[in-house]
Amino acid sequence: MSGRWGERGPGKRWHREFRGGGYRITIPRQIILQVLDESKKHLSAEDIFLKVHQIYPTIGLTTVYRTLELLVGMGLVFKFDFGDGRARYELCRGDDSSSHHHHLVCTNCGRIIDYAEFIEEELELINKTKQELEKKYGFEIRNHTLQFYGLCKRCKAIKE
Amino acid sequence: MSGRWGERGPGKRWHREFRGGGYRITIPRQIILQVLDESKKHLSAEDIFLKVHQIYPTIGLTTVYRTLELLVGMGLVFKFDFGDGRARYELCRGDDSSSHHHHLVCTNCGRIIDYAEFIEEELELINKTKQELEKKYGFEIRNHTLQFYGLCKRCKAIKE
DNA sequence: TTCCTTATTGATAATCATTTTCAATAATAT
DNA sequence: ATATTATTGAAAATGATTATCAATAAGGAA
Ligand SMILES: [Mn+2]
Ligand SMILES: [Mn+2]
Ligand SMILES: [Zn+2]
Ligand SMILES: [Zn+2]
Repeated sequence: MSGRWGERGPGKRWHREFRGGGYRITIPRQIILQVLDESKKHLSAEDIFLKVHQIYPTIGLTTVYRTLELLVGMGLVFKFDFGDGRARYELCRGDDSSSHHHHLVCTNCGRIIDYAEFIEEELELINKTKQELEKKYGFEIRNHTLQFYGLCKRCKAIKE
Repeated sequence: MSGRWGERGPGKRWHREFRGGGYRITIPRQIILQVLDESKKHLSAEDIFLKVHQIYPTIGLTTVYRTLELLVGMGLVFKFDFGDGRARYELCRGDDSSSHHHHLVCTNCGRIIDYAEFIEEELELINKTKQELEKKYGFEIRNHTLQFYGLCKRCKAIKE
């Protein structure tokens, strides 16, 4: 094991991206990526800061925000808004449909469920739509979000 | 014409909803709905406040926020986040597919384009997904958002 | 209408996630 | 090792949204 993630893993991928973009590979950036990689949840900047802080206490919250913005800009991290006033971040794990998923958001308690039902069909439609929109509006589409809002099982039960 | 919107129009619909929910029909609420109805854009709370202010200058920004929250909760208004740090609001114009649309967001300049390509097919897929998710997770789904992010024609050109 | 109850309002202050500033530090090329 | 400059972290600033609370007005009853 040479890097923080071993020979394979997410390391290699972004390593090149950083170098190509003229960005330096720093300890804060490595640790933030590590934390994102080890977590499957949808972390807020502060969630990430707290985990990062346990590994390397001198890293500041500002750096977490800056790094996340950088990673989002590079397309390595997704940024979501689930309506609770803080952004959520999730490592982008490649373009394979195995990691592609969307979200179900409970507007009452904030619970988030990842789902991947009908993803194949969805990707088909998304791609068709994407091509049409790129042709029609000259837009260069980079990514998309699809979210369902409603009441989770528990909250639905509470309200009868 | 008896009401602010005539006999038909959006008036009737929410009028019942308000009464049913025990909410009072006040001048600020009427004017905020009027402004939303007259605008086709995606207005921020402050945009709405400024328009409301021209019609009835004593209405405060706080009331605009509160009313919007109420309308969103009632399902009469959609609330969006396009990533520029402020929420955007749009009047919900019925369930007919003629008004159903989604958004293309330029991550560089913030331009928003409404689109409705392949909406029929999308609704089919959405409904199928919705049913499956409701069955599988016990979620009661109320609505959904689908957004594409990328570079608009102009921004793409600027970056060669 | 007039009176009562209480939902609603608006000015103000408070909150709090995210940005900005800027001097100190550390990553890379030579 | 040295020079260059991207990056960092502490602190202060920003800015959208929310909480407070006394004053007001909508809707029902009389
Ligand atoms: Mn997820
Ligand atoms: Mn729209
Ligand atoms: Zn819930
Ligand atoms: Zn643009």
